[in-house]
Amino acid sequence: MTDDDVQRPRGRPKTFDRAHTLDVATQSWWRDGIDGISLNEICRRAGVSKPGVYREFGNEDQLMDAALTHYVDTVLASALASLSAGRPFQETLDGLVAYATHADTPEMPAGCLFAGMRNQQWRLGPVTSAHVDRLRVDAVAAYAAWLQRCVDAGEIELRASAEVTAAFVEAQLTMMLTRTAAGDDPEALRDHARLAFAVLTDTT
Amino acid sequence: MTDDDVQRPRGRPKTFDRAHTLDVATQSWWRDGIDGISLNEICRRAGVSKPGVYREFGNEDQLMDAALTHYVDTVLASALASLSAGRPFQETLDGLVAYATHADTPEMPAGCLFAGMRNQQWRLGPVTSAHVDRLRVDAVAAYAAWLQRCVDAGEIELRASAEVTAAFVEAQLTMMLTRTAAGDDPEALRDHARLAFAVLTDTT
DNA sequence: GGCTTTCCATACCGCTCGGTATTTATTACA
DNA sequence: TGTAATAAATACCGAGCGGTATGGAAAGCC
Repeated sequence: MTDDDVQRPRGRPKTFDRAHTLDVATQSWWRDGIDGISLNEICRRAGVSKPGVYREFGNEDQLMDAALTHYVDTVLASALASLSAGRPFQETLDGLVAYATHADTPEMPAGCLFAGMRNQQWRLGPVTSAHVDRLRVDAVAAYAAWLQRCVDAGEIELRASAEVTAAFVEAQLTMMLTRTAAGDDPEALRDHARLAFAVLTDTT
Repeated sequence: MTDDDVQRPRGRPKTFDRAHTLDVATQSWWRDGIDGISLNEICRRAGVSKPGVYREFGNEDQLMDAALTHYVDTVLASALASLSAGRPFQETLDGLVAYATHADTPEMPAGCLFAGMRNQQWRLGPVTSAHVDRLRVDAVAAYAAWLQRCVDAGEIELRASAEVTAAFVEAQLTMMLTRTAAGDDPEALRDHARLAFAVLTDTT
């Protein structure tokens, strides 16, 4: 039973490469920033026509939302999954810092698409903006749960509530991602991380 | 001896209000962000014609540079001057945090024009971009000198060099200014500041 | 071969952008 | 009363934007 057995729909078969277009959009917005790449430029890079994109995704807002979903599925989810892997606190934290300061490579741009959207949220359409809000809430909740688990395990002590500390961690990591994307020296940013997170690792 | 005594130049007397235009430009870019306000919109708000602005300032880059200079003269210089006022460390730090989290008022927008330019430096023209570079170097040097004076006075201990710590302080304050401008809760940001700067105030 | 259905891309829409050519208004000087 | 000089605003330029109207291409069905 091959694909040829399925009954083909009535009209002209579609040739639009949705996956490739989504990949180009995600990479472009990730690497060059939300405000650095127009929809026209994405069409040019993906080698597709603009009406094709509108037929497939609806409008720019919905394409951006789809790109964010794609980014979460392929990149962010695994980074956040490390929070519930149950590894030692310092090891998990080091992993987060390493991710937040990773250098630019052809396959993996520096920075983070989600952080970039968060920094320019007022530019986003309503669909993507709501998506970003949801993701941020989820991320902070995941940080808070992780911190609380480490407290319960006696690994760390907190000087503020888990919620406030989680928001602090999120702010620090977002800042590092933003600066990494802007071209700052990753090693210097790791120095900053050491200072910022000393408040978590140093017991009084 | 009044102004009427000075010999007037040959042609039509100028009526362009440079000070007012500069003020409108500074406030607009400060409040609405570098990428939120076009030169066209500034002309509209200031009630001046576009060729008038070009005659007076040259181009958008030079107008932005003039606006940054205006901002430094009227706002930033006094904030940085507190670093060399010789007051107690904690008092000076609290002042910096208070400035970095000040609420939005009609006279004083939240955030900081300089921080906004720093976050979008790739959008700036060459003149303004170079200006931003100079200001950042100066600011970090001022922070480093302040920290070193406090170390010498026995007020604080550092876990990294004065230069690294100064860059860390600058990064934290810039992040707070950015978030304040984005509408984050100032009280929550002050909580973050307490955590971030604990590394300075808590002796081991 | 028509006919419908679906997808395709070219070419266009109205708008805003940074920047400027052009014409008119206002002055000093001869 | 010209004439040169300076500054004013209107109206325009080319380019890029997000978004779409339109007509043709490729399929199944009769």
